[in-house]
Amino acid sequence: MIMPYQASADLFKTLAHPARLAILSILRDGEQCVCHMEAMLKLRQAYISQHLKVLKDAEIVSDRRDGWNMYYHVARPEIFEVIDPMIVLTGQPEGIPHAHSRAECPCPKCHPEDGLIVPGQVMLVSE
Amino acid sequence: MIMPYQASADLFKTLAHPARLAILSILRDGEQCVCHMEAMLKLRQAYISQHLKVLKDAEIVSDRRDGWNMYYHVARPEIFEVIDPMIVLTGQPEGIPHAHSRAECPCPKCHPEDGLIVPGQVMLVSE
DNA sequence: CAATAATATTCATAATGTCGAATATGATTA
DNA sequence: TAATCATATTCGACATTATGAATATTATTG
Repeated sequence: MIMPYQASADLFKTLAHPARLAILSILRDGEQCVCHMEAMLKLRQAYISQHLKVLKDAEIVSDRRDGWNMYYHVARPEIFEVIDPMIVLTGQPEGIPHAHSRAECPCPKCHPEDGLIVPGQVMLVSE
Repeated sequence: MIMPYQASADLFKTLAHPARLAILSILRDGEQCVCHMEAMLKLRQAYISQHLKVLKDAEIVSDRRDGWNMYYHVARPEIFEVIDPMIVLTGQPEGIPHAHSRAECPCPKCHPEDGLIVPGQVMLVSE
């Protein structure tokens, strides 16, 4: 009588952590690398990786390697049909501030070739 | 950066148990007493009470006493806007069987005055 | 008020989740 | 191939949750 709800309960458990909800919020608009999340959330890299593993094991996100960076994206966008009503229910502001500016984020996606030299950045050098 | 999601994460945690999802499913169509849930879910009474307390502390359900029975109902029906998409996402059958028949349920709501004598039943005795 | 019915609470233990620190891995560059 | 960068994994202490058993509580009946 309870068993049919096990899968839902498990997935709810996956969502039951503020860091994981914040990560999913970042991935909502498309894939991002881990260093981007690190800059936006101001959390340690290893900590973010741990939560990404939980999300990946639950098959909510997938990853893709590109050189040094791992890019994560939402594999089941339907998850937002669960998350969004919850955010409404708990009365949080629609646009949760990400406290993010390109200047703070060292990831290549945020620093294409704008002349800013950042560790790890791939640059096009004209002689 | 993570804090704004604390409330949502907490409420997800409340939903992250199959027994609590099963209880909410029973309460979906209106209030029910604890003994009714006991009969439907085939779980120990004390166990159900513990989960009801979690739901009550989260203000998802409320209770009302009527004589010997405590009747619980959903205080925030919006919670189903969170639960339903999750059940769709995890691919469970729409109508989850409750394995319930009036014969099995001793609660007064299931045994109005149909002549069946059940412990605890309130009866109208004509002389 | 004693007995009883329905429900709640407390307690103990096992299981699980959190999170920091340290370390490991894989791709890339020099 | 050694150094480096981005990321992942492992380990351990600690906190929280799950769950059964026992007991307490509250309303009702006689």
